[in-house]
Amino acid sequence: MLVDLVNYIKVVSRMKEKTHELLDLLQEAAWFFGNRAFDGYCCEGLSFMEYQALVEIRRTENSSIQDVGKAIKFTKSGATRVIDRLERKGYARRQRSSADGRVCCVAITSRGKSVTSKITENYAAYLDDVLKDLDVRSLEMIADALRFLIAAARPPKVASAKSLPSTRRRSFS
Amino acid sequence: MLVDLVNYIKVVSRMKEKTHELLDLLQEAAWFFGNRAFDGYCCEGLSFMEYQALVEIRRTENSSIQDVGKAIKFTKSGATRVIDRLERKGYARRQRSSADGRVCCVAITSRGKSVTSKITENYAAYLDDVLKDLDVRSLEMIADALRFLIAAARPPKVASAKSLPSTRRRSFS
DNA sequence: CTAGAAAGGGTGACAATGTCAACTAGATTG
DNA sequence: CAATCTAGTTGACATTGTCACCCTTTCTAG
Repeated sequence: MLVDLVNYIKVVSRMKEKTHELLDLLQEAAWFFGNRAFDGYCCEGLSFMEYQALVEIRRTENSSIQDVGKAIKFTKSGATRVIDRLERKGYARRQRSSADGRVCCVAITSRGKSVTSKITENYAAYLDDVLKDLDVRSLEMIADALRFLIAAARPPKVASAKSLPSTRRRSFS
Repeated sequence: MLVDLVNYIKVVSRMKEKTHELLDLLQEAAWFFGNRAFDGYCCEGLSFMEYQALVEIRRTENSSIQDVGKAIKFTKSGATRVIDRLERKGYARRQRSSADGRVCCVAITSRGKSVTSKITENYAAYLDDVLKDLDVRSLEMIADALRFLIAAARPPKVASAKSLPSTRRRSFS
């Protein structure tokens, strides 16, 4: 039926509109709260990606270099380089795995812990300032919304490659 | 009263906890939907910041180079460089302002328009895929939440410097 | 048991990117 | 009209992350 077709088109174009609205909102929110909020450099001479790596190292005590690399979407040589820098700065430490002589277990140092805490505190202060006028109900709602988003986007939906098409950047072997 | 103090401390630590929860959620969401979702490179040989610049150029037809630079938080020489690249790639065009011989009005070309559209479509497809299992109510809720966040973070709250402390990167003159 | 493949990690060369400092040229102001 | 301001550009540079290739350790098939 023609009517069905027209309705279908209406529905589709309505959805498209909705997607685009969400898209704009997400982009802008990510701009304000994502890495750009760090101005490219966080503090204590850590770049944003170095910070991310350090957080991952802290989260999973004793992960291999490649694990860290995967978490921040670097090639393995890129991962080597970040760890190099973190180690040189005294925030992380390599140590050969006793179980497998090839892998390097990366561990965070106490200085590393304190620097991640410091950066997190900075960010929390920024957040508090930005969100100070919102009431608890709104904050609750925002947290719920973010949880929905994250649950939807999280890899556990693996099996299907769930990232944007990319012209460069190969992933791991 | 001691009880008041204890309550005060309770409230404060509760808020702190909440802020940290939101912080984690925001960071993770920004990770999934922000620039990193582009894998560093979007397509047609545009980096994420080049894409941002192009979007800004498209949004404000005829802005100066520094305007674009401010929008993406670059120094003016950085802005010059991005525009250089966009022009070389055929996505934007400089033209001296007739009103003021110093300023360069940057305009988007038709190829520029089509490339931004293409990238946006890619992103929309990604979003559709990720959010396909969410119902309309949830999507509505998410959009509302994002609007709250953006309204809170948007500069119009100017006057007070509202960005994270940064050890590097000076802003404009 | 051993040869060869596989896997973790590291390195040199390189390209991309964005900064600073200094410069040019057009606009403004006393 | 001289001094100053402002927009934009450029050279030199530091940072960053990639690729291609290498070494070393582990695994596996015959």
